[in-house]
Amino acid sequence: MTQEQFAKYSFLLDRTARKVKQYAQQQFKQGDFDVTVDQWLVLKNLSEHGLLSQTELANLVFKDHPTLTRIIDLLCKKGYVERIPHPQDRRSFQLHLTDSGVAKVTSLRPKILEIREKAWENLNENDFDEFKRILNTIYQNLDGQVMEE
Amino acid sequence: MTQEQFAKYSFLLDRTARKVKQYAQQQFKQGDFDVTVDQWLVLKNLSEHGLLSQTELANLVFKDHPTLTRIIDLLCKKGYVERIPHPQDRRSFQLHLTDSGVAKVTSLRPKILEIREKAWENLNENDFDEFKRILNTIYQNLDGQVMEE
DNA sequence: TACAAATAATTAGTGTGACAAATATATAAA
DNA sequence: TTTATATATTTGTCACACTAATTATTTGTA
Repeated sequence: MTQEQFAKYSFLLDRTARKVKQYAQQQFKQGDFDVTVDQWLVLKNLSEHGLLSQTELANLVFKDHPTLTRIIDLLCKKGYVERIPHPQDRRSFQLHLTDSGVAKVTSLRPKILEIREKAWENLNENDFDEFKRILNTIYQNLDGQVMEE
Repeated sequence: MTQEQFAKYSFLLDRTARKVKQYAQQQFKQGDFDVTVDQWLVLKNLSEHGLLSQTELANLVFKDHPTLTRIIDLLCKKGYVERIPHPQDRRSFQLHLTDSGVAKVTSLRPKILEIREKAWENLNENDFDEFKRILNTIYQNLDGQVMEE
């Protein structure tokens, strides 16, 4: 196989990742979910991990700080999240899901799991494991850090 | 496997695609390539397919028209591409690589192939084929269209 | 204590992505 | 021929990614 054909992975990866996000976003819009795909990722992690600082959350969702700041801004504006001053460290906030945010996560979770399934038609569990392994290997190769599962 | 674990593919896919682009972009910057990763994709396709309209190019690189318009704007500003009025159709342009654009592609191509290889350490040709198959299947599942290749 | 270095979060600037709407031109149908 | 429809490209708006720089605060060290 030539270097040339080999290098196509970056194109296919980018194209598929965009398609996955675009498909989900369309479904989100059609169902009037009132959040974007990335906002959902943040809400989901907040609901699973309780009070987090923005730095802790950034490490969970693998987004950089400026991006996260803006996503949090939008979620606060929508009333799903609150920034609570950290009691010991005045530089920091603790992020808190409001009641409205908790209700949003509860109502969206099953719908989103269903949307995510569509991508795996014609693929099996073994494909999923292989896919995960290859994605994680690529990530590690370019990151130079050890990854948790 | 639970639906929950299964749905993680979207996170891993997005994270890896961003890492791949980020890694390449850093190398581009370090080497003073004077183009972004997406601008390179456009230059590369122009060099391989000669005169194209923006619509033809958009279909090749799987970007939408507004995005492509802006990338072309930047490449024109940098002097690598020209918009030539289409002789028969006054709505349309033929995109043309300038001498400077051709030189850019020639000098960058081998460097970029080398950068792209880094991702595939610890992976073999069979992994590549599996990866391609799964990515394309996911794409098709969400796109509803038939794909070439 | 005082001062330097590290950390948490934000702001600013540029590029890209998706979607909707607008503009100009071409083609097909009445 | 007139009108309707389709096509090529652009513009506008919002969201996200990355970089660099900034502000406020905390921690480490002399």
